[in-house]
Amino acid sequence: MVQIPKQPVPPTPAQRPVPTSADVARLAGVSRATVSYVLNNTSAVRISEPTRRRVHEAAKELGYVPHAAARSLRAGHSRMVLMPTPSVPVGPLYSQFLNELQWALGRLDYTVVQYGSVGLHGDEAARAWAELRPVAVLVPGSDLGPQGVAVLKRSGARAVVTLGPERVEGAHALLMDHDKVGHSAGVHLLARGRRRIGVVVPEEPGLEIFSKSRLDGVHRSLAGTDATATALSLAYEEGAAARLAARWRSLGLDAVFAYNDEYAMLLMRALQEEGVGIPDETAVIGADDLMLGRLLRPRLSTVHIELPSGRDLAELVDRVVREPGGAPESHEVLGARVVHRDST
Amino acid sequence: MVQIPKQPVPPTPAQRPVPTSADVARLAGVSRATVSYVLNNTSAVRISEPTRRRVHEAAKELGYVPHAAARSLRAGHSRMVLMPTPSVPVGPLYSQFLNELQWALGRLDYTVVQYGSVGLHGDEAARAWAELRPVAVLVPGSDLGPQGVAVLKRSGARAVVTLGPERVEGAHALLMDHDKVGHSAGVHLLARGRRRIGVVVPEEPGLEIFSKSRLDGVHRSLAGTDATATALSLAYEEGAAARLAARWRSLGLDAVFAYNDEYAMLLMRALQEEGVGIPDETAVIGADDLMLGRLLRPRLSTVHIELPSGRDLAELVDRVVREPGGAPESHEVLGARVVHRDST
DNA sequence: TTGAAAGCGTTACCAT
DNA sequence: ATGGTAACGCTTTCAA
Repeated sequence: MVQIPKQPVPPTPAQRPVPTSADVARLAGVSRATVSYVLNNTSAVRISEPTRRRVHEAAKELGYVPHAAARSLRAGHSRMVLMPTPSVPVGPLYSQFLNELQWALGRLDYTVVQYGSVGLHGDEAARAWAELRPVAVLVPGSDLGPQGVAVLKRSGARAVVTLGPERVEGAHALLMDHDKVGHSAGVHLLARGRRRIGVVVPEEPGLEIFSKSRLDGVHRSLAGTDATATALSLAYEEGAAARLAARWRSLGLDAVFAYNDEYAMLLMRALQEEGVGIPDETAVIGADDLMLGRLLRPRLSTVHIELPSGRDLAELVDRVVREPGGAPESHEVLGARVVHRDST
Repeated sequence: MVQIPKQPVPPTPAQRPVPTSADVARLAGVSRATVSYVLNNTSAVRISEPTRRRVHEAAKELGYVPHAAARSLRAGHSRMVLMPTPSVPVGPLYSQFLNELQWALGRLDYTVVQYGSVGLHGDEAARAWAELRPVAVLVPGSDLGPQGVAVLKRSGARAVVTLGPERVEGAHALLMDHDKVGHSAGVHLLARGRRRIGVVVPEEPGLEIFSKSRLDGVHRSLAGTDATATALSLAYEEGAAARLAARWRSLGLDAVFAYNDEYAMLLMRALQEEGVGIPDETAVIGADDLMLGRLLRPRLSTVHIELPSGRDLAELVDRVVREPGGAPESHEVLGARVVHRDST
């Protein structure tokens, strides 16, 4: 005979509700306040040792973990530093910078959160970030306007720092203008006697912010000379490079700044396949100073890029958070210098 | 005469308190409930059009942004998917996978948050994650034990998914065992008639998880044959590669699996410099199937790695969140196949 | 159609 | 030394 239980077993094993500090208090036989005192080691109040132990044991037994949202709601502030995930896959340089930054902010007792804002743009994204009430926001790229900054500040962000090509009204700025990269490359190529300079512009979406500036930098370095710069659209793909190389001689260029070392490697290989002499016939220079450039033959000249140390940025953030009154600062933090090897 | 204001001006421009829904209600001349109804488009209640407009205008004027923590505190749950930031700088493959995943979860209306847990390890880190009360946690690597899983689940996480080499009790697992990568390489080299196989093991910290498995995979592929595998410790640096190459012939190897394409490029260049013939004298195979392998000469054989699509993982997460009862699933999701080019 | 009030988990103030 | 209580900002049920 089939037994029908009076209280049918719930389909899922009735996942217990998440334990709260009240549960801990109940189990330890004390008040919620005492629990809070004990678990936060509040020095203003002295709790007897036996009580402390009972509380700790109860907490452990229940697997109690405090609720961050409730805590910061009560506290009126948090130590969350929000960093929107950059939409573009970034290279090893920038990754390392971000890692260092996270580490440094962690040392200063901030919690770093990378927020993946998919599909949101500009001020809409800023609103989404503001909902989290971060104490500071670090925005890579150029996807934040003055409106967005205002929204963030009004919702309690004490530091808003942009990492990008240009200042944004109201925000602190770490200016990383890639113009300098192109400029360095252009100056170098000029000094090597080159006059007809190609500039690779990646077709991959998302890279425009960088490629545009790098191209502009080359143009700037050529101003007042008889040299010319020619933009060369190129997809990161062997076939595209081969096609570009095939019409290379018809372009009449004697040098090329290849956006970065990876595109340089791609193009250089295609040019060599085509029999174009490097550096005699065409000089090639990359950027980012990746390991691979040293391993190519001829060794690849490149523009070495210096990013600020993560520690410095962390200190800036911390300072601004503690002293939010000051006027927004702008720092030029991108250094570029040519590493001359054999390809130019 | 100097006027002393009765109410001295505060030093900092008195950053106004963050506007709350109560402020909006006051300005619009309605109750907080009405504000909530209007701003959330609650369909159960009908609010007159003029009121709606007043509320919207008030909200806009104040720059009101709802407080996510307060909201989810009240709601008792959030749609936050937490992903601890991998401690190791990951390559382009994994980055793309993560991007895709973020996008797909975003489509399903989850908020993806990458949490930088610096210095925290194991169950301690799990506690920190649990404080955020995420609805799901995706943990890359192998830094989570059964205890940690239990903590997360007890604090409300409905899905805990590990992305790593082995299962963890209680959690769903996307098994990505790099053993297969080494195995594929070993099988390939064997088939090419090689018997004395070197295996590069990067000295860089954090890569052990992968390098160990890849080495094990080679060993496994060689079991029952007369071939041998020799681990070769190597730092990602030209000098180290040169030193290894200098003693290459004394090692008596006829093939090398170089951990990945980048180490392969480094070593291959050093070997070529030393006059070691590739592939005749020594076959070289990398892994990850990066673009650079195609551009090397000889073209680099490699192990192409297939990761799961971000969409698939997102769907798994969503399914588990909605139906948390089920037993933890394990999926082998790492595919490895050799791409044979000219270096082997 | 709108408003009052309770409650989410915490902590700080004020009594006891 | 310990406990009651209010308040953080928001949503939702119930009542008017």
